[in-house]
Amino acid sequence: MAHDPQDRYAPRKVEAKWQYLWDERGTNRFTPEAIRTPERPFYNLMMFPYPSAEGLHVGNIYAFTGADVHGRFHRLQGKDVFEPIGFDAFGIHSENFALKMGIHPMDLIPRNVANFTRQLRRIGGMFDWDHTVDTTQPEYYRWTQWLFLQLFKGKLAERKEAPVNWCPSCMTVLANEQVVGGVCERCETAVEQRRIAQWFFKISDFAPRLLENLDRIDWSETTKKAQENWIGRSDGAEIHFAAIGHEGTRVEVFTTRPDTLCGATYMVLAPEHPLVDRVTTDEHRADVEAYRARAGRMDLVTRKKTDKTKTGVFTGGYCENPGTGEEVPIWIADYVLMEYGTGAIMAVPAHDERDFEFATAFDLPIRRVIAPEGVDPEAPLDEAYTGDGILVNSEGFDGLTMEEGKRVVAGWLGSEDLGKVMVNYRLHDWCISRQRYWGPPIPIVYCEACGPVPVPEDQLPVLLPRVEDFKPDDSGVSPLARVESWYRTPCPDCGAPARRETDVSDTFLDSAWYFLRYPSTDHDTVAFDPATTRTWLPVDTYIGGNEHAVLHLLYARFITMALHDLGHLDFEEPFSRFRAHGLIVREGAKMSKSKGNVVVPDPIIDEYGADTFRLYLMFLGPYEEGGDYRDAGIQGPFGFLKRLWETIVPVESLREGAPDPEVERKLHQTIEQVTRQMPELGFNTSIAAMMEYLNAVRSGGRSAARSEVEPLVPMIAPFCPHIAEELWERLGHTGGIFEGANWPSYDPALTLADTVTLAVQVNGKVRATLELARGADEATALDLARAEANVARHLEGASV
RNA sequence: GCGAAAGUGGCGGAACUGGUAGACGCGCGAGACUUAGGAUCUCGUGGCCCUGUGCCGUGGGGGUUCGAGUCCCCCCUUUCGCACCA
Repeated sequence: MAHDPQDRYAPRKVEAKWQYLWDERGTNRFTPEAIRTPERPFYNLMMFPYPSAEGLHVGNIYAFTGADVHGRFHRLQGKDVFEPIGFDAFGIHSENFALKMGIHPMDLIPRNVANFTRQLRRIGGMFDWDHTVDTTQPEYYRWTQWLFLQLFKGKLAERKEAPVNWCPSCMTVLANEQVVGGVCERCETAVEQRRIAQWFFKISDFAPRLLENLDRIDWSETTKKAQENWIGRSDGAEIHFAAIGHEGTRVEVFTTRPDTLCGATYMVLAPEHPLVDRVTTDEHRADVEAYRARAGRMDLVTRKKTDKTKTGVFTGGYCENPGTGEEVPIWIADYVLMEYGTGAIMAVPAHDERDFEFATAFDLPIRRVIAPEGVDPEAPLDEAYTGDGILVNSEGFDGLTMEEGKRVVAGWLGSEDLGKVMVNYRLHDWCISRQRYWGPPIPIVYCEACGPVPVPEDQLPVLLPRVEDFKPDDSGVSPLARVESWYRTPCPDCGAPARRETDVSDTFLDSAWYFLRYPSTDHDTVAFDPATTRTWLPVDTYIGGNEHAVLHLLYARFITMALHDLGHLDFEEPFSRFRAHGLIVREGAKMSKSKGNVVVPDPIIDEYGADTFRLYLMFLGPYEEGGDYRDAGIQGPFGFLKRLWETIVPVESLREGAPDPEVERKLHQTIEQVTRQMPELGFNTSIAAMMEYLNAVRSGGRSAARSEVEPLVPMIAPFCPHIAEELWERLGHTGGIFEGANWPSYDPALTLADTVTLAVQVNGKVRATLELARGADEATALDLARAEANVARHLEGASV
């Protein structure tokens, strides 16, 4: 192919040119007018990054590129795609790094943000830089504080003292979600138990709706399952056990197995249970106090170790089992947790492994009440029987099946006012207090006379002061508590001297509402403008990592639901569609700094260009499953773009006129396949189809027709926007490929082959193939097949 | 323990409702063009006896079917969530 050798594919040149032009033309930005009046709004959201000092890593780029490809595809189909990006820059991550480097976060974060911005522009994302957020800016966290006040007013925020996870290294309280396998999620230090007064959001009130709504949203199944698990619904009953010798005192237990009521041979209270004092007899008080003290010191983690042998002490007290009328002893043990159910259980050692273990250790009676057909109910058990069976030794309930038993016993308890059907959730309230510096101050003032008083909304933001000594200490309070000039303030209600809340809020609160802010960043008098919000939300597609399946995503749903109930939003689910992308590994191994095997993006973009890098990342494997990054692999996509360029670029040498019929069919098949797969994020297979098509166009060294290659350009554009713009322009189009609906269409009739190939099989083996003209009827086909089969002299089982 | 996903060439991965397994790409082999090339192009590339109209091949074992990577049953392995949650 003769063409100017100077006019080779030069990614750096092409990319610099188009990034400049997009910026110049405002291609990706919505003006304040435009964002009010989109014709076909499409809100394309991706999880905003934490701007680390290291800069963007491949994981970020993979996530953003996939989301960007999705957004650009919809844009080429004529949608008004809003694709914002921002920075989640508050929090322990940033603060710890600032401490390590000895740089104040107020100086460090802007630097990181600038570096991230540069890198994000470089990868060619369709970001609207006029609608960006930085959670550490007062104009953003002002509204985070406003959000707290709305929940406070709605009685969804409360202050209470609670045992919390305390990380002795980060010197702060952690949410349950941030404790992974007993250690701090961030620094992997073992977590301890402490009691501190803190602010909680009542997310557990929303557990039923958070669970039920999952059926109505289009999310990755894995993510929904993770949330379902986390919310943890259990169906059962609450049962009242009257305490012997304490008239009117009853112990309430939650159980999922009311059918085993008559097998409850003892009870166990959590050591912190409020009734422990009352039921404990003088004789046992010393033992009980000693045990409680020990359990109170132990961190929440060790306490939950499954493999730990059971410990506990007898209180001396007894309860009446309402099923049998028998007196059963009350014990305390740390295997019963105060924060789940009622903090008390009826122990059924015959049918619960933990109770069996405890009963065996302390020589408590074990009574079988469920037995499979044909098994002697009195035969001794050597382990808990948790299988199905018939009720036995259960007074009037004998003979019922397990399932009937659950219903009947619960119903009977209800009618006798001894209990009720109950649903329990594992989900705990969300502790949002952090005894740290780098976050939005919680907008509350404590007044001796008025109690906790919310900061009036017109006094927001409560600015985070610049404090040079922002190091956390072991005092259990925030570094802000050392800044008297800041925390001393008059009470907003009575004017008396008062004191600000010195804790800041959890970073997850910042990210629980940022998607509401993006479209409204032009508005500085409201958190989110009602009309704009109605236009753009809920988010059409949200793409992000599954590591946030139960943290961020659940909080964002909760905040949206709460704002809906408080009258601020007219929808209760923020993300109509969520897709989790997969993870990128390198040469089969996880990437980590310590292994020194991280992919550094900048040099790769220098050498091959952002288009090739994007294309390669999307080609690695199914987007929702991730892929294995192999350094040599980038040659494939790079070669493809070079060939694409060389096929098109001397535009004058392209043939005019209709495509070759063979190529035309392949073209329409390719358009069909790619158009079908793109909305489902089938990026790797779409790219493969386009490569296959280009191979067909170039096969035998033939020169391409314009009509053969031109539709390929918009199809490649979501992946490789720069080269696509350049080729589109060279093909004579003005105004940019992303302006207008330039996605190609296909003719289904043209995707079909003229002949159909039939395989003739005899006894499961292919004996012949024959070509049939399209439209030939089945009878003809069968006749032909049988004839072929006969020729092959196999007479049995011939079929098509 | 509970829940979920996945096992296909040397590697990443294709295969829509059951219909010629291995698309696309990497790697590898041969050749061409070159002073040279880790550039470019062409051809080949699951295994086996390499004789064929040949045999075996999608973690293992059964089954349904004219036909199974795909559907059913049992087992094995890996990865990821949750986990003393009553």
